[in-house]
Amino acid sequence: MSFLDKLNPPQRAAVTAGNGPVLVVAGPGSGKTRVLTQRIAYLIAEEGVRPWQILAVTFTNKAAKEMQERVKKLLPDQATEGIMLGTFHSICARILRREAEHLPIESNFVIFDSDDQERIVKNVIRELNINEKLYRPASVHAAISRAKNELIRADDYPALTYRDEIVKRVYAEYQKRLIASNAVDFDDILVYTARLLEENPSVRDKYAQRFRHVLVDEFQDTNLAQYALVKELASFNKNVFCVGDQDQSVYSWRGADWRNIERFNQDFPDSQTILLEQNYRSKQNILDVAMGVIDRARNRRKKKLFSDRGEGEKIFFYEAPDDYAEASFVVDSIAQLVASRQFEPGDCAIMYRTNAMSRLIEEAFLQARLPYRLVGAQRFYGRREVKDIIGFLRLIHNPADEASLDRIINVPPRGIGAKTLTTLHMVARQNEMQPGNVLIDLARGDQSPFWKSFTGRAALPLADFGGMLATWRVAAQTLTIPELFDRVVKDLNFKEYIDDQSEEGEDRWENVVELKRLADEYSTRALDEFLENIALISDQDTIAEGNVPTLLTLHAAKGLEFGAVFIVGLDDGILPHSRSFDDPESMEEERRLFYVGITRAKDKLYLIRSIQRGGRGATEETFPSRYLDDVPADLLVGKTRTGRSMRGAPAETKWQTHQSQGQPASVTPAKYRAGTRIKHPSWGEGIVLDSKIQDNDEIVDVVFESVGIKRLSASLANLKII
DNA sequence: GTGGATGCTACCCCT
DNA sequence: TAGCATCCAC
Repeated sequence: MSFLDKLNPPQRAAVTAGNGPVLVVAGPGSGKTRVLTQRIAYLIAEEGVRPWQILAVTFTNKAAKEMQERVKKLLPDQATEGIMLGTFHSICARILRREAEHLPIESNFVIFDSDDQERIVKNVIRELNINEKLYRPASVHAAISRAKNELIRADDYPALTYRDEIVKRVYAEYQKRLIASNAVDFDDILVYTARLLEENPSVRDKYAQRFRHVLVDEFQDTNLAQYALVKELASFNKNVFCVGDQDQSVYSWRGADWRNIERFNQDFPDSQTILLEQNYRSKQNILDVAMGVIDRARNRRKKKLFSDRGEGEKIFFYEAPDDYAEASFVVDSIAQLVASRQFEPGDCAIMYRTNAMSRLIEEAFLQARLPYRLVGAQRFYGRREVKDIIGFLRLIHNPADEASLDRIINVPPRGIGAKTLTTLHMVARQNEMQPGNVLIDLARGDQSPFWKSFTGRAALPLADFGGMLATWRVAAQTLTIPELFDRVVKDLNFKEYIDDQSEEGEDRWENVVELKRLADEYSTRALDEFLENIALISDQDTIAEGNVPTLLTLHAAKGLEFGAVFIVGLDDGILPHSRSFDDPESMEEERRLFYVGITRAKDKLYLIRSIQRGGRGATEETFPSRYLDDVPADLLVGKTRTGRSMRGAPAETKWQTHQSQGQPASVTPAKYRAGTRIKHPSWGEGIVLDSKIQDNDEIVDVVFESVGIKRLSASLANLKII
């Protein structure tokens, strides 16, 4: 096994660990992906394990694909196909379709996304005559989801308060609706599988015996249902190999519980623990900052992060006057990093706490005419026109789908409003039919027994639409997915509907075309596969190829690494987020999130905040993130804050307001004048052409002998006057 | 009963 | 700042 040579001793110990439970505690950049891949290869090559006897849970589908390829590369002469490899959700969905006979749903079930889930909750709340203002659908839905993650059924939901009682009733009805729609939500995918394994010994034994080895990545981010699942799957062979790091646990709001690591130790008392501490990713300065931040976390064993990659540069801190300046600072800095050949554009990443923060940065990139890529599935799949098309396809696939029916029955507007829709649901319920099938039956016109339930004005469009749905369903028997897609778009005159010749209209149509491109890849596959893959797509799965900077949330950055990392929005209220202020546990998680962001950086790290930020409506003053206080000051360079004690009364800001009638206040005096000879670290000598103060920084135009005229930021460019 | 215009309000992170 | 509830004209 030649590939073992390149491993350090604990890595090798993990890869070659014998049978039995293993817990690998893997700090950031410690090579855990490598360990997982090589362990799979090792099991196949050395232990005689067949690929299909291995189950490996990854954090994204993309990671699964990469792992499959890497194993193949390690074992070019062996069969490596058949490893059960994927996210919890995709693996469970596969199991559920196969075992549907044991479930209250059919094997062609659809997956409801968050929108669908909330829509159903809202329908239920309305129909149960519950006060929507008091019991907001989003909050009730969150309570239901929390219960599901803890494997609590509606029947067992503890009704200690009146509010609980309401949630319980909605939960029960919500679940009925899902089943009636032949649908599962994200939580159901895990819960159904966990329960199936717990309650059905023959199914459990089938899988537990098949999987001689179970491997789980990002174990600190598993929830109780996922833990139960792992436990059941490992119940026969007890060969369970979990990799995780509690310092990187950032999904507790989604039900993840790092205490699963403790549960693991209890449930598998003979487990061995292996620590991977050496960091192969980051320069030591970056790790020192990371430790400064994470060491303040409570209830935590201190870990030493060490690297042999050298000390590296100091960490750059910049405090922008406002969020526009923050965005342009990032773009300018990247332009300079690239121009000075320090980094490729693709080495750079910008990370932020909330998705909304990407907007100004995107605008700055657009203004600079520089390309970028944005990580995030919602950006595309959350678009109305995209969801509508998917809704049609889902309804064709499964006419029982209440969420899709409600979504698209009046798209494009065909005169079916709320009232008619309510009547349709009522008629369906009275006749114990699916609304979709009632609709299809109405296509027969007054032959249909349901015809007279509607006024003439409502019945006609219903019949029309029902007819269309019926023909699509017939067509779907023979057409491929792209063909069906085109047919639906054409029958609906969808282009005319969404493309109103405006810029936004063209954008919308472009999104439909993009979705079609995706559908083209499924020309030989089944519709349910297409729908499932779209439903379970993760943010990281959307990372496009290309040598351009990446914009992503701190959460989405988990597991990734970049040469240069810019973390923006380091203000109190953003990171930590204001919604976490009153909960110590959440505050700890915010800290870990910062830690995750820092440890993504290999060589260069920028910590950035903005003194003013456009809130909802007017701009607001901000204070520095409290976590910045934990960054060792001697590791920072750049525009350091004018004092940490200023949190109460920022004198600088007051001073600025006084000056604000005239020119924007300048804090930095101009240092460079036209004609000054300077030296730049990579471009050599040059002469200053012009210089002006902008956003607390000095912008200098310089003509270099080597590269011609360049515009530089004095605070960044490290110019020397000669 | 539907659909467009207007005014309100909430907006974190993700499968 | 955008989605969505509410109001009013057809």
